[in-house]
Amino acid sequence: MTTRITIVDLAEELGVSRQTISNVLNAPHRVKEATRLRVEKRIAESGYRPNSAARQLRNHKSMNLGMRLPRASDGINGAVLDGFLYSLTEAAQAHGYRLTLFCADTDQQEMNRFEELLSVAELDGFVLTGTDRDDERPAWLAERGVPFVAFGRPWGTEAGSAESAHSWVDVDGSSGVRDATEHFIAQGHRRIGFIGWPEDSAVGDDRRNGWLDAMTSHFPAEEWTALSYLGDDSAKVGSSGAAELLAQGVTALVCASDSLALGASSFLRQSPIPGLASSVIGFDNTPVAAALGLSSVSQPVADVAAEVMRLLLRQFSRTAMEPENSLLRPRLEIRNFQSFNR
Amino acid sequence: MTTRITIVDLAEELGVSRQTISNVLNAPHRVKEATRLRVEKRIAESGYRPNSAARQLRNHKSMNLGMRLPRASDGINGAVLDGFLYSLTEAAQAHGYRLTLFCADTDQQEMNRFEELLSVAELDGFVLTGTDRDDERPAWLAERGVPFVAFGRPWGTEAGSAESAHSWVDVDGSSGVRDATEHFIAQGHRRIGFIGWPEDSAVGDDRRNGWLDAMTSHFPAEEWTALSYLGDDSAKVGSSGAAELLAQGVTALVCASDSLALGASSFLRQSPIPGLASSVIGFDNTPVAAALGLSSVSQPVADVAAEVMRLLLRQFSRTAMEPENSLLRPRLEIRNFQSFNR
DNA sequence: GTGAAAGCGCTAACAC
DNA sequence: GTGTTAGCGCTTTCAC
Repeated sequence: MTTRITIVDLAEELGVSRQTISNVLNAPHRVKEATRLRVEKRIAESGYRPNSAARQLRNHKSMNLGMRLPRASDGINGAVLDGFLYSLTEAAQAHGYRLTLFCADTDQQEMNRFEELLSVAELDGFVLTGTDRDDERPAWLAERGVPFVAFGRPWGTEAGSAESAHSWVDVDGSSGVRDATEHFIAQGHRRIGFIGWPEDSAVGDDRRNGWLDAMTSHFPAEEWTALSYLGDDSAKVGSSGAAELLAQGVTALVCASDSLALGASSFLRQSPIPGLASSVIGFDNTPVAAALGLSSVSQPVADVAAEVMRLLLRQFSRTAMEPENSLLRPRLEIRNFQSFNR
Repeated sequence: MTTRITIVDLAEELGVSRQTISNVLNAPHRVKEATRLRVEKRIAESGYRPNSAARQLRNHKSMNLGMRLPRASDGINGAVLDGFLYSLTEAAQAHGYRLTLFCADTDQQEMNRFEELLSVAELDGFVLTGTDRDDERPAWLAERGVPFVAFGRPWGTEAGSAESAHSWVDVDGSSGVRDATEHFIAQGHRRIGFIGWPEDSAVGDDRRNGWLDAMTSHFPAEEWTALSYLGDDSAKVGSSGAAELLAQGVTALVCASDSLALGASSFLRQSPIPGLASSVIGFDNTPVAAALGLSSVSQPVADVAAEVMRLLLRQFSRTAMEPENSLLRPRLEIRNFQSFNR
């Protein structure tokens, strides 16, 4: 590194005081235009950059956002967070913020890290992911007045109260699954099955509701209520589910994840009925789905990230305003399954 | 946030000077033990944390590392970087460092970001990923004396020179593919095919060499030299490759990636020969491989991350020492393909 | 509109 | 061993 250029160097070179330089940077309107232009020109030429540590010491603003990096999951999912992370980094960068990552094994540990990062590094805000029922993190942050936005709805407590009124952005999984189901209905399918997660999963229930909604509004209940298969998020469960539901006569399958869809389509491909394997729609539009030509419900992660950033900036600028929420609609990505196998 | 505790508060409370507190933190040996213990006790009780901005302003050390987040790739891969990122964050955290992410579309842009992050945020070092031939980044950093470690070997320039002698950590892809090939050889296979990437890819060539090595040392060349199929990194290419090589009588396939392996195994599953689909080994041990019960060569990302961190710390502590490198051996993860389809 | 003074929290250098 | 002095680079008063 060459020697550091400071505001003083510029001031001396230009024969003005250092405050003038500072003003050009932070309150341009207070500076006479001629002076301002002269200073700005010199700043650009010299490649001067204000030092963030000095600024932070003065302002208690670090221009730094924090996010816990979830442990790489076993499942195929996590690809969503991948894309989200990239978009979030990009969005933060576009607004002059940096993104600091950290690890934690539990929510409690995450809160410990919050405290540390707040006092040590003075992070300006946090992004929460993987919110679930009885999540203590929103309240922890809210109590301390720390700006944050969650990617994921507050799912309330077991008791059903939704005391945590904070800013969040989420993707409407229910609507995505409904779209997928109705896509099949439009194609003439009647016996459409659903493979999803056990009932204690908030996200899983939400997705399942999309299937319930669509089916309820098109067909009499007795025709389809049994056509649902729940299990953990694995290709194996997808395969088992496909086998069982196929025996019940389903002609199409909507799945709560690409892992499940992968297993299901893999099973169906071996079945004698032609074209059946293409009657599977997954969720999250992961790289596997793309690789296999599997249709999937795609989360608009870039939009989510941009929205998260917007809500954070909102909290930074004003004081004491209402939390705001966004429920973004996913997009159905229909692929031609045939194209893959030559 | 409650009001910030500073070193001055502690000094007043304890009736010592602020410098003594600082010494306890930074040069404990200079402080009388009784004083030290008293100070340490108070620090722990009060939850005091030294402010990093103030430290940074003084020391020009930010305790912050930078890494470019590669855009989520289309392929199934990128899962490796996922695991690496997590492990790196963890390793950095364990040593009191934070990890700052940033985006860039090109290497040139990445260097621009280096410059910015260096002058604005005074990052202490960088982690480079995705190194390839004619990579300008190592030289850029080295010229400026910025500590960095690359995940990925320097592949030299087209001319073949390897002027960039910097610290790096990499996984021996060649050895991984050799192990995979020899695994098949040990099982009695003779006609073992390889599906990989075009010849202009450094990583791809390396992996292909593993297959070449193993085959060369076991079988006469005329038997197998034709059993190689190269194309871009997609399941489709894997499928096409499997078709073509199967026609040439291969009984097992080693692939340069899980994407290729996915396509290959998917094709083979439809072939009449039973068990053939389980004679495929991929590379990177991505979640898809796990989901499908596909064998794969697994990169020891946690070890890589720990090693990267070690080499960075080494550069931080001493001055002007030799670069150091590590070539880590991947591990062959053999799975029972059958188990998946019930 | 511009300049001077003060201080954010911490630590290297030096005195005691 | 411990305290004092000075200053990292910047910005917010407050004079001028």
